[in-house]
Amino acid sequence: MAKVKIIDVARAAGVSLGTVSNALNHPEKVRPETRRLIEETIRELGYTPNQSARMLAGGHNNMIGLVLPQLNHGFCLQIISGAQNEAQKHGYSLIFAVSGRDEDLEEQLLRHFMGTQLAGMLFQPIPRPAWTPRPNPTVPIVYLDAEGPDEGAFVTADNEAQGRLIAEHAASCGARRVAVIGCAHEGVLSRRVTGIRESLSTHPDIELEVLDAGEWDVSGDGFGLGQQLSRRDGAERPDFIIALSDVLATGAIAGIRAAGLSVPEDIRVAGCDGNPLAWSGAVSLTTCAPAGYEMGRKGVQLLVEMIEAEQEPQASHVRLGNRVQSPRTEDHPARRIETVRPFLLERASTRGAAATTSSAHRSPQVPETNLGAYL
Amino acid sequence: MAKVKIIDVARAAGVSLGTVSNALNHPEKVRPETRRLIEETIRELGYTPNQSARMLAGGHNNMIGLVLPQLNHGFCLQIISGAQNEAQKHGYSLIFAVSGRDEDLEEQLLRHFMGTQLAGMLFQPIPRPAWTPRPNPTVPIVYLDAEGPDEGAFVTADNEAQGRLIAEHAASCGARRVAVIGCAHEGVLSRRVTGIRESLSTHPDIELEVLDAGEWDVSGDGFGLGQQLSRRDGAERPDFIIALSDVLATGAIAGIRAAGLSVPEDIRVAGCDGNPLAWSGAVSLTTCAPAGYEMGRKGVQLLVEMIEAEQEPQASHVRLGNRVQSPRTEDHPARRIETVRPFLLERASTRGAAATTSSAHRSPQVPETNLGAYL
DNA sequence: CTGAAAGCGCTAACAC
DNA sequence: GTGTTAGCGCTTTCAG
Repeated sequence: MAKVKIIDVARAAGVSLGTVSNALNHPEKVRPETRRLIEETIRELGYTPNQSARMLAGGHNNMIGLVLPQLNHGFCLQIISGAQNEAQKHGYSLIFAVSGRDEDLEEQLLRHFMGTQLAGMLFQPIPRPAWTPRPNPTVPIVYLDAEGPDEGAFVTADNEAQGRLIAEHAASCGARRVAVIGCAHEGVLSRRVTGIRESLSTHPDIELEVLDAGEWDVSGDGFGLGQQLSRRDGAERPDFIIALSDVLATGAIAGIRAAGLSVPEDIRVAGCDGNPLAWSGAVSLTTCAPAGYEMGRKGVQLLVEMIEAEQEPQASHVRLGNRVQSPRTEDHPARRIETVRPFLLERASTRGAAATTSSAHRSPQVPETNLGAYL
Repeated sequence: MAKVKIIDVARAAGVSLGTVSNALNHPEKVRPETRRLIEETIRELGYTPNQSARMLAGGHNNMIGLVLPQLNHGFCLQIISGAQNEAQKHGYSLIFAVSGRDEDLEEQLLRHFMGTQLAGMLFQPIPRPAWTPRPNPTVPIVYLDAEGPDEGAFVTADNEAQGRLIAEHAASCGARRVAVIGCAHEGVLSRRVTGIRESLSTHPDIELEVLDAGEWDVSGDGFGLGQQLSRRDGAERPDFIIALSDVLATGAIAGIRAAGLSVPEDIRVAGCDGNPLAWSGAVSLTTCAPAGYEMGRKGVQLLVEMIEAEQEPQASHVRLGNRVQSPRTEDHPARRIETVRPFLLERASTRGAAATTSSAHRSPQVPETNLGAYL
């Protein structure tokens, strides 16, 4: 019951406290024989080092913390898996927490992780209008799927590329009139629109119409817009709808069907953000997913760089004695951004005779039949 | 850059260190006015309490740790969500880690969590032949989906009930020849088989055949078995396949279709473990989910009881002075087990004319069209 | 209510 | 190589 501590191990093994500590943290400094004895004793006594004390005393830690807004949305699971694998490759382990879109919880988790002195943190903030990175992090932080004006390290989805990819898919499906629905003026979404415009500008034969309406997370808005577009006269009616979010797309499909048309026969529909939770509609949805796995992976890479950059200068402080100078400004560029490229998930909502030509676009490593394989 | 600590806050606010500490941990002991001043100062300075120091000094912690073997399988996600919600209800937050079926990592994570002094832990061990709970945990632990002979607290799935439920469903679908695929001799899976046998023994008119083959997590194995069974002669061919895992079931469906038969028309197929990640196949899968959500929820309930039981006696030690006695043996029954009942998810892979009668079995709280709702 | 002082268990110097 | 010692930042006594 009484917790066994390092001194107990030392006494039981007949060595001194410092030796046990060394055996744990600098095994090379201890005679193999002694080390084995100590290890044996540790096992017998069931000793578990107190991490708090360890960190407090200046020890190091191979833990990377990851805070996500949710687990059941977007590419969270892929992020985790990418981060986990990359972390392991560098000798770190991952622990994580979900803020559940609760800003207080998010704050609390962040403070806990930072206070708990892990090596670094990956943090995907809850989407909010005016988000900014933390001013003075006590550990290196990499922000995922977010972007700040100030200094910091960010890994973001390439939203323009998402738009381009979907637009090109529309073109290759033989679309003549493309309608874009969703708040086209809003931050991230507007980049998707830019990508769409850019891509379709090389197809002068395709008419593009941008309806700047519909909240990205309200499928009812998509329903209304889908219905509305379906009721237009033949020549005015789009044959391809790009929704700026998958939720909107799912709504639009329902709206089109409610109006008596069918998808993809009358109108093709595509989403734009690879949100698995919007995929359960009647028609499986073509969309364009940011590579969550890549995001996690790159996040950890960035983070590890930062962690190691932070350790270097400290070491030199000690060694150089009084000739201390801080090269921090060079190690720590004010702002680092990594972009992650998306890939196309072609499914029934845009499939048709004309679509077969584009099947080469489909990403081979993402079998649509098994979401599990791509987590 | 230099980390701001409690003494900095105290000086900036013009109070003493102890007062800041009190404002943080026992707000009621500090004059509201002073408290506000301190809070303000904390915000300005961006002070983050050092959790390590805090814990070391005997502080408490509202964190519950959860270690899972994987994230992309079984009911992990539901466990998390159940645990998260229940934890929040009791004022705890959840942090978790995935061992990735790597026993060393699992051990490391456990040690970290225990060493980090969180309030308690939920732990779903990597399935292994002869698993036993940790001998001397330094924090309360509840084991999930595992069971030990010795003392400890466990929440387990009722695997026999899962088997029974699926078998009964098969019977109510009018099955005549039922084939079971999967490693029927393996631990947990064998219980499912027991349940199936038990249930079908009351239906002497139904033939049961158990093919003890196919890894539970290899959909290719299911494919092969599905194909193989499809090629049998009419009388030998089963009309209902129960796969001991959903992944296997999904593979089997693909195999059956590859062999030119259709599901559910020619052969009905059901899974057995409610694995959402196996549900994206061409035909939606009937399965029997252990209530992962319940498991997470009950786990946290148990854990919270244990945490609080552990705090009580300590408090009385202090108050009773020398009349110390340890009622631990009564608070801490050697072994506690909670069982979680499964429910049937009836979907297209077993649906047919005859199946409508059983639709009452379908769990109303789990809409099949929106996986998100039940994560 | 406030301030001073005693550790919590450990690591990383430092002498031996 | 080994043993000794000074804190790490905080909470919690205990006197004012």
